[in-house]
Amino acid sequence: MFRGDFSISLDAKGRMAVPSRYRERLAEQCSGKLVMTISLSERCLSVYPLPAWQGIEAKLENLPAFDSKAQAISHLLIGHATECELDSHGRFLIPQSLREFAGLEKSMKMIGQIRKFELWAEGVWLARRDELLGQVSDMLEDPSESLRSLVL
Amino acid sequence: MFRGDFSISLDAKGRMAVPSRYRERLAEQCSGKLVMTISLSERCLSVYPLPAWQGIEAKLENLPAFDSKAQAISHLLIGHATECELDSHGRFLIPQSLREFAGLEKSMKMIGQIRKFELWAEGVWLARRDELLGQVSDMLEDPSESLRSLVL
DNA sequence: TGCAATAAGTGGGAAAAAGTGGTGTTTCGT
DNA sequence: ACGAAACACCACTTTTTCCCACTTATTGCA
Repeated sequence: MFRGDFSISLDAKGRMAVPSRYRERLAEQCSGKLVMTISLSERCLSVYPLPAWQGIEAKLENLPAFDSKAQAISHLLIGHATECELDSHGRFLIPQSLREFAGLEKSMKMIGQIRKFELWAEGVWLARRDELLGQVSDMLEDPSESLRSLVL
Repeated sequence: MFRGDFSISLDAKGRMAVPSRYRERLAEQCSGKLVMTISLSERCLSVYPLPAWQGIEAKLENLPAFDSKAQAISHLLIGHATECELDSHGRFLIPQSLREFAGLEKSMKMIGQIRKFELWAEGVWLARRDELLGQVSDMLEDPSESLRSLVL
């Protein structure tokens, strides 16, 4: 569903425009309703079409109640999940608290990840990408079992 | 039902306004009647729509009478449970003793947790959130059984 | 290759809604 | 009977939302 990276800008009111290639699909799939929450491992936001999010939420609710780590995950994800709707120009508003969490300013990156997409402050993304590239080149020297089957 | 985080302010009289997106739903679901009590694991308050709370109360009453730990939980929850009602502007009053318990001052956070929402002093929440994020990122390296099924 | 037409993206203003604060009255407990 | 807290009401301020207009980018065609 979502692929690739896009340079997106945030306007003074905290709105961003979804790239036009996704608008039609989002309209069909979820009437333009999205859910945005924090990422647990990175300083970025994850955005899901509403139905996809509902699936995740259902799983989170069924995590064992006495597994405190599982509960921490559920608490953080649900506690930051905000529903947003595209406006008539295909834009939506990113709530202030989430903007602050990810350090979002005018120039951002949208990174497609199939079921969801991520929103990063541009500088944060570029730095993180270089870090990942570094890790990966080490790893290719000595690939794990599951990687050996990967033909690129 | 409840999701996401909201910055809420407490006025001089200890009142807070429920975010407008929840007002209509609360009016239908419980005629604006809520029950607020302490959280057992955190320094925050838990707020339930009245019918949801009644379900919990029923379960608490059926806990075995000679299980002293179960009785302690029931004693604490029921002993702090306070019914409140939204006023004409969608606000309600947080009783002083509960405000003190959670250390609530002017700036607070409301954190949605599906069936209930939580009220935190803003600083307490931000600190706690960072703590949880730290715990979680360690855990993602080596996920427990129940977490493996979770694809985010 | 350049021009025109259309679509996408951006910014801003005004109306409406939400949020905040205060005053005076009532209720409750002591 | 008194004081403190709670409640209902009213008025003002801020924020949000909706809509319009302009600029920039893309596409199609000559």
